[in-house]
Amino acid sequence: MNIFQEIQRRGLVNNASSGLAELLAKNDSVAFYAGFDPTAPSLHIGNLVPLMAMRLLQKAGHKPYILLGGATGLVGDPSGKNQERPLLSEEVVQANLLGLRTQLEKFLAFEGTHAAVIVNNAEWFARMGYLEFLREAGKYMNVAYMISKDIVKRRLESGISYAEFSYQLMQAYDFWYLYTHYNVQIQLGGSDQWGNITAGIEFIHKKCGKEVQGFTVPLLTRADGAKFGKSEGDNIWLDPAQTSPYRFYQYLLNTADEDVEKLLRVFCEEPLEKLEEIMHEHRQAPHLRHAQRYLAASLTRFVHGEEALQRAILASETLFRKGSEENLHRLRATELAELFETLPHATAPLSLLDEASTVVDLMAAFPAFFPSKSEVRRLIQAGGLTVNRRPVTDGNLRPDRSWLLHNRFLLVQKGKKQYFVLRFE
RNA sequence: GGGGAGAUACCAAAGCGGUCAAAUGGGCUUGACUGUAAAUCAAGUGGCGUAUGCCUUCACAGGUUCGAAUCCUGUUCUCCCCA
Repeated sequence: MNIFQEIQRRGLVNNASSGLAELLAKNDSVAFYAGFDPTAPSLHIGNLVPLMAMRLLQKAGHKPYILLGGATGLVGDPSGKNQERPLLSEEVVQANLLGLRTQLEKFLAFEGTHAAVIVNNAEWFARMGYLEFLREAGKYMNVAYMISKDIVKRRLESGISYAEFSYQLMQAYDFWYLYTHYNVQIQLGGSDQWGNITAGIEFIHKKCGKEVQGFTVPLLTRADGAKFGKSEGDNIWLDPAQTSPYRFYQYLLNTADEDVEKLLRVFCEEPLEKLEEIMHEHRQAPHLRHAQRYLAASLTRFVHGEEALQRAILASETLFRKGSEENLHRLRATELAELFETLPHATAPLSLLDEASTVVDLMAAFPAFFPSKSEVRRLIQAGGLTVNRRPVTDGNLRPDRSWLLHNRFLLVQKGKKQYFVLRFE
């Protein structure tokens, strides 16, 4: 099986230019690239999809370039947006750039014969004047062609600024720049990048008369219709400060049976036969979630490391498998401290506990977890509030220090899956 | 430039003087069932020490009225048709 078939069979190819398979088949080492715009301080789990494709290509001997959009990030890509986006300030872009760079460095090999290289398109755009851009880039693109792109067409009614309209030309120029300076012959990106990628192919064809290739990875969706990687409207970030490794692990562990095979193929680099075995075992006893556990462990380890994974597993086991009230009281102080670090938590003075006249008041003192007293009361009425594993049935109960585990901790549970640890001191 | 329609809670969408904290659907939260699933069913979904109670909400600012999401005036924004 060649590399193109491999990435195809893993479900990593959504759209590909016609000469891609041949280019990869006939060359031992081709340089390729994907761009990442610094629109957020962290990558999210969805960004991992093109990165997985890049890893596979690199392992097969091809050379990856990562393009950071220090310049394009200042303009804003209209792809996949139905509204003009607000301009990001240079400071924000700079800060984001730094965050992305450190994250990206974890995911590809930067040493060896096919070492990955990071470039920033600010390098060439910053020193280029407007006239030069018009003459060197603008002259080779036809407006009719640019307007006919889906992304642009869709936006013509609702409005698209000249800046965002120009984005595809900038990206096309990037591709050309990497092609002429580093012999980069393939561009890949998310499925919304197809228009920009083909613009680059067209551009290079016109300017150099050469043929280059491109492909897109699919946008992963879930069986329930939601975008993969979104939870309650928020992205699952790779930055542990924004999405804790525990939450990251839990998100993947909760993957629906219908989706898990697809995700295994995308995110786990084991041979496909091995993944087939995992699925086979999973189907024998789906309730054990063998496949989900494998996926969650593999990806959490990949992104956050072995230690963070073990913490996430330990917390998950403690809470969901051995989560009886007795077991909770058997936990040692160090184990509780560990849970505190792993789960969403808050610290408050003991006086808060002493002065709270009801459970409702105490909970409402933590607005990050409980936005209002009404909400707490509602939750209690529905039987959904649990403190230290014991359901709270009366919201007017007065809490006291005897509730604390190891004189410090309170494990609060909202529904079945949402845990918070409160620490009093 | 001319004519018309509209702006209601997270979204869609009823309501057109009191019975409106505002129908209905989706979403979301919780419960039951379960595999920390799916499907299904049930409850909840502005705030408040829980109340035939009070407070803040129906684009914004004023006004009429005992009483306004509903009527009037102005402002802002959106959509449609004609030129």
